[in-house]
This record gives sequence, structure tokens and C-alpha cells, in this order.
Amino acid sequence: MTTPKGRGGGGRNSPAGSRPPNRARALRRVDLARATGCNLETIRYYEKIGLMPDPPRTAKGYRSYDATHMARLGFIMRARELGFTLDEIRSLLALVDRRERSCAEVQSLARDHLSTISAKIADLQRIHAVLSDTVAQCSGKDVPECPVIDALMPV
Amino acid sequence: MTTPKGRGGGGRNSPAGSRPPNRARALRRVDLARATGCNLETIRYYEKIGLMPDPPRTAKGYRSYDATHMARLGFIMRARELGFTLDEIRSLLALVDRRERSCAEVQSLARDHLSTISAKIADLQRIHAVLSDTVAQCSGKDVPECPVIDALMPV
DNA sequence: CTACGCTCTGTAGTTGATACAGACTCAAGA
DNA sequence: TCTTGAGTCTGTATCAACTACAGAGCGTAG
Repeated sequence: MTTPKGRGGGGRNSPAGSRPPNRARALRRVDLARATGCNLETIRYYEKIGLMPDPPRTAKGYRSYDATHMARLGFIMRARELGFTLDEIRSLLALVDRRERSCAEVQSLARDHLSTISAKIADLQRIHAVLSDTVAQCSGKDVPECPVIDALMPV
Repeated sequence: MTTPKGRGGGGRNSPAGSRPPNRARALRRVDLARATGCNLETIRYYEKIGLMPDPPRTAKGYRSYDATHMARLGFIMRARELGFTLDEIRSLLALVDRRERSCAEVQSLARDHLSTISAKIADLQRIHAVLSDTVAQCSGKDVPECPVIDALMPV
């Protein structure tokens, strides 16, 4: 006998945030989504592309998650926030999974990513400079001659 | 009678860059691509989505471009280099097409784009700061404890 | 005449999701 | 007990902005 109302396959779930004092209970997909802030469909997507493992299923085929899934999804989401691509995250997770996450390898991946970010920043700054210089030449009036268009239009 | 060997539907085209002194001759798709640096297939794509007009065709159905197409494609490519989305470019081109390209409207579009760029830069700078702080804590040695992984892994 | 380079079309793949259709399941309330 | 509503399942389509490919046809230099 388990706790009387822990959770089921679905059912009206109480007002919001009133999850019972579940200790390591199985989580539905929506629970995992809410706990992590991840979109519901994205979880399925991450499973499809192998970033998240295929979770165990209930008798009726419902996915059943636990704390390890939550940790992994949390990891993925933080890495995404830092702009790592899914492929980069896949590499990071591989190191985690192999328990061989030597600081050296992780650092190397992170450094690569940092230089990608730096390059993007430099690119955007260049673009910003060019465009704002051009815009600065605009009269801003309702005239048909526009330096921005002229700058974009070749000859 | 036109120039003796201007160009045809196809044929071995001379060594490279030795285009004849064509005056406003029709351009093939590959000529337009080479002249603008645009990818061959991208031209077709821009036509499909209505950014470039459907060009006139030869008797056999080959696309036939002229200087106006080159100018328009050049415009699109410059705007892309400045990070405008195709939708933004569509708006800019609409102003050009209507000949109502009032400086005010163009300036407004450009300013919007500038603030999008600024926001992206700020975002990337924040990300860079967070990640480089974390990486700075790395020993860089071959040990299994990694501050980067720990920072990403929840609890 | 042949070989090669270009043309045409439609379609699929890329990245990172997100959304939808249509059928099903489950638990709580009346 | 039935209804209701929220959640589940699957596969597929959509977005940006391209890029690439297959398989057929065309045109000309050598």
C-alpha cells in the first residue's frame, strides 16, 4: 500500500503547488516540466534525440520519472541558458555519464564555448556600430531619401 | 546580332572571371550567385518566399536576371549581414518598392533592429561572465571534481 | 560529337524546439 | 455511477534561413 493519493496517471491535480509530501515518488511528465520549468514537449524531444534517457513506463505506457531525471534535465537547461548547443551538452553529459568528468576535458569544452561566445559578441558589436553609424545619418524626417536604404542598396 | 559569345544557357564557362564585356546582358542563376556571393540555391529560396521576384524565363524555362535583380539581391545580402531577419528585410523592401521609403519609417525599423542587437549583446556578455567565472575555478587538472559540472548540476 | 557545366523541379535535412490532432486514461466531484 | 477535466500517448507539422541532393534536360567549347 502506497500513500493514499500520491499521484496517478492523470486526474484533477490539486489547486497548484499542493503536491503531497511525496518522498521519491514517480513523476509524470507534467510534473517534471513544472519542476524544471521545461516545456512539456521539449522533454519528449530530448528523449527522442537521446539527451534524456527513455524513462521507465507504467503498465499503461505512461512515462515515470524520478530525481535523477530531474537533475539531468536541470543540467541540460542550465547549459542551454549558458548557450551551449545540444551537441555540446551531449559531450558534457557523456563526461558526466562516464564518471570520467576530468576537469581538464570539461574545461576545454567550456573554453571552446567561451570563445564562440566572444566571437558572437564581437560580431554583433561590429554590426551594431555599422548600423548605428548609418542610422545616425538619417534625417528622421518624412523625406524619401534615406541613407539607410542608400547604404544597403548597391550603387 | 549580339556579341559573339556572351553566354548561353550553359556551356563550359571560361577559366574564371573572364566574363565578356557584356552590357546589361541577361544573367543566369549562377552568374547572379557569383556576382553577389549568394548561394545558388538561396536565390531560388528567396524567390519561393517572395523576397525576390520571379524572374523572366527563356524559351526553355531558364531564369533570366538583370541588373535590377542584382541590386535587390545585393540589398538583401547586406541587410542579412547586418543581422536583419528576412521578415525585417521584407518590410524594408516593401518601403523601397512603394517608393514611399520615408526616412522616418526606415529609421524606425533600423532602430528596432539596433535594440534587438543590443539585447543580444548584453545577453551574451552576461553568459560569458557567468561561464568564465565558473571556468576560472577549474583546477584544469585531471581530477574528477569539476566546478563547471557542479555548477550546472542542480544539488 | 561528346563531355561538361549549367539548368530545372521537388523534396529532405539542419537546429532546437513547439504545437497539434485524435485517441486514451485516470481520479475526483456530483 | 457517471461526468468532467486534466493529463497521457503517438506521429507529424511548423518556425527560421538555408543548404543539398536526385534525376532529368539543355547548350556549347573543343
